[in-house]
Amino acid sequence: MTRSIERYNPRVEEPRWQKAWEDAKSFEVSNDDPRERYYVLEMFPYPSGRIHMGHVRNYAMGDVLARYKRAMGLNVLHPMGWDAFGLPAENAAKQTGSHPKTWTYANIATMRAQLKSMGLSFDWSREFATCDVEYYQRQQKLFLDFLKVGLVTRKKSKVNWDPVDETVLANEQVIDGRGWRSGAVVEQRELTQWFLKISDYSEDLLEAIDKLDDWPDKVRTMQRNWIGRSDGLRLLFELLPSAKTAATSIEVFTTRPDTIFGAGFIALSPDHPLSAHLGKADPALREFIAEFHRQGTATETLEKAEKLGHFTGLRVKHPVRPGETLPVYVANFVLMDYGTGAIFGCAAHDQRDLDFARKYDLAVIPVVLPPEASPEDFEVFDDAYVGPGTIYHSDFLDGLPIDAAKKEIARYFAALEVDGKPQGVVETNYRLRDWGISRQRYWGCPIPVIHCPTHGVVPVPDADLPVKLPEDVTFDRPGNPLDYHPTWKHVPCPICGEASRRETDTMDTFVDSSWYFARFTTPHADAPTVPAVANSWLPVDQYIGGVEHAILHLLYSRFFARAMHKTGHLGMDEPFNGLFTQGMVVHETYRDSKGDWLLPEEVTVEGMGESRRALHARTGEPIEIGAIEKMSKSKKNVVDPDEIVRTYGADTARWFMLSDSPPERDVQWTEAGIEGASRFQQRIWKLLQDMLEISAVATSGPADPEAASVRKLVHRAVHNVGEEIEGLRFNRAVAQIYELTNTLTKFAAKLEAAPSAEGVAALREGVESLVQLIAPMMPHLSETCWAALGKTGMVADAGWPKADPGLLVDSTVTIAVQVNGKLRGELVVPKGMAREEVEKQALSLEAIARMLDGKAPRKVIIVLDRIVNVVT
RNA sequence: GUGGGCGUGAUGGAAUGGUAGACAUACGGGACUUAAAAUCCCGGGGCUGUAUAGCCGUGUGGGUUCAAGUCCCACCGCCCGCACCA
Repeated sequence: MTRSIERYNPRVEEPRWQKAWEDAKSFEVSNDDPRERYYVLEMFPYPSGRIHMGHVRNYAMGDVLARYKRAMGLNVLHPMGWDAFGLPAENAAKQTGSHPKTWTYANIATMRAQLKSMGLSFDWSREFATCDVEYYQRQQKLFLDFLKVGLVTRKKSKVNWDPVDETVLANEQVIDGRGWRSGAVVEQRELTQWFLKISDYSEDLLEAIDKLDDWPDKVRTMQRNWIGRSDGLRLLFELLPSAKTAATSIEVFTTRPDTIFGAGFIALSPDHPLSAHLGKADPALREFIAEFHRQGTATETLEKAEKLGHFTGLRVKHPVRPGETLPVYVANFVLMDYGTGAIFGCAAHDQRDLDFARKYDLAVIPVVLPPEASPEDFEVFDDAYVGPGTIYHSDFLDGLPIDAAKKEIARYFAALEVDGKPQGVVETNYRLRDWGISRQRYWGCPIPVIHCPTHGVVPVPDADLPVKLPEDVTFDRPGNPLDYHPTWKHVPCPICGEASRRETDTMDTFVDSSWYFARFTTPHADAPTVPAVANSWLPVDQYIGGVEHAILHLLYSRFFARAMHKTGHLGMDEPFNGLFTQGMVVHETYRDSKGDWLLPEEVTVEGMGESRRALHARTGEPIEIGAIEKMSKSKKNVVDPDEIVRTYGADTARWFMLSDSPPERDVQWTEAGIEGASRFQQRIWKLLQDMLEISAVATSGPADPEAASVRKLVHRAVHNVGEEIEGLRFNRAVAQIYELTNTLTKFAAKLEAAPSAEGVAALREGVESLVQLIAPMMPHLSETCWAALGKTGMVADAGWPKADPGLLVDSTVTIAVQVNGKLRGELVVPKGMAREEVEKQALSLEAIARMLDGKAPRKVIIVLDRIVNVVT
């Protein structure tokens, strides 16, 4: 083309279409729409201040799916909101003096504008923030309903205390002994806390994982491990009488009761009540326990902390070796909060027990004989044997495989009694603990109860909801502003009117995000949900977000669905039918000679491969190119989406985020990548202009044999892109579209030289399909092209193009011809050609005949329409 | 330690057990231009100086198969989760 074509200008087009969609309420959905429903949800963001590239990727994926499903004729719910309570707002208040509410809503306004500039097809009429009174008031209602049915408890417990954030953390929020947000080393404190009884559902949450077919295996495995079921035996060991204690037995939990004949010692946790009791009269033991506590929280540094113990002087009767006794130790490797806080040690078949036994010179008695090993030769040295085998050295268990021995010994101990109780009880233990939700913070949902001196804990009556956060608070001292507010907590008891104290704890913000997906179905209802409506949308068909929520958020949400089911707010147990965890956006890091991090725009990168190097954009100073890491402010390897949208447009950013990398894997942000996406946008625009020009000229002409093959390609692309989007393989959908565009571009060039009416018709059809295929990824460009094609209405309201099944099948196929598995030639034959004919043609290929050299093949393998393999 | 994932051109990555490297990026060559940018065309795993010819090639070593990137076994490396859970 010699004429100049005006470039597509996203800066003008994008805001224009965003306004058009908004005016037409294109993405608002009705709960009364009778069509089939589809619920796409991306994990809602915390309003930290600005959108980052991770958000762009996440929402671009969800938007592709939402727009595609809408085009397929479904009634699609695609909402957006804000996970708006949380500590950063309070930290900002401390640092800048702005009120958390002001800060949060200002951030929301900024980020909403950013999201809107991305052209995402959200139903903004359903937007809410979890810090809206209208939302947390319903959350308080849920809490009260949970309380009524016994899903809420209040108990004194040892809690993880974050000394920097001055609040309690759930076990899930402690990572390597440090607070998940502050990174501070977590301390243990005793506090009375509110708990949600997630452990009521341990087994159910575990079992139901099997049915979550549309979840990544990785996440399912992580949840299974987190719930951590183990089956074993609770076992009583009878203590020999001692002046040291009145206790007559010690209770242990074991998953290996089959190794009981190999028992060599008993070990108590330093936190075990008996340990504390014995410590009173034993200064050395007291010191041992104190030392343990000093190390306690710091153990994360000691990868392989040494097994240490202290002999208590107590002994128990060996339960199956009459006349023998076992020593009782307090040992640093025994956890109080799992099982009973006491174990029996079987050194030969547990590495920890073996390490301990070697250190204190305790008995090592092998009782499991590995297959193939002989009783005379088998010995345990430095490695405990934990594999399969046959029980030996074990009297009546001898000769049994492990599982049978477990059953046998359980039966044996069930029939015996110690302290008037069965000596052994089969028991299942879970690692999953109840969810502590109390937070000593201001910016969260107040727990709606009142503490009356007479009536104790009194729930706030439904009629008195919401319990609103006071706005006149200060952040000039540590601790909970609600607690030192002058008036807020002083209220009369709802029952007797006596002066009482309002609960000043607020809820963990993970509570807020555990049911927002349900609230989106009726965001303005008086009750938390309208069950009939919620049930018509839920479970969410496709949930998309980061894998970092694989345990916490997703497990809590699954629990909440069950709890809401039980309290009549929902009709199902599982909130998310399909889950997709997308990869992160990563970028190179740069640092100067002083070790300071630099922003990508402060750096110029030149050369490639070995010679690739970075220079400071201003000073020319050499810059070290560091690791490719998740974009983070601290390492400055960030790219601001606003900047990208301003420079390249939202469509370009979306397209790039969907290209190249499979969505579940990390994608590396590169300048070249975004440039390439931008060029492609212009290529489509130019192709459209070329097509319009050619079709204006070529209204007649000869028949065009190429037209048919172009049409085939177009219909195949329509079919394939749909399939790839359904499967969330956006990178492959993108590749298909590139391929189609390349074909159409070449065809257009050919037509320009040799116009034909038939060819032009095929080209027009191809371009029109292309415009629709790019709509989910580049919706603004698509609308502009659609209008340029003279179509009425918007692509947003148009259906998905339909592939003609007749054009998806080829009449001829290319068959690969191999000799001994190596490609030697090709054969183009009619589809479905008979084997004999295929064989004949294959063998007569020149290259094949030469390889055979006149000899007959030993065998010829033929896969219909696919491949021929000649075996010599 | 334990559970899971992944190793393919310069790079991101394609490939129902059936023609390895689709598509993109970077690069090289050419066209257009006074020039550059932009755009368009061509090339491209390695080796055999030429390639319409051949050999090698998907982390390493074995195996199954007419046929292996794909399945099986062992090993090496990287990433992620959990971690003294009895």
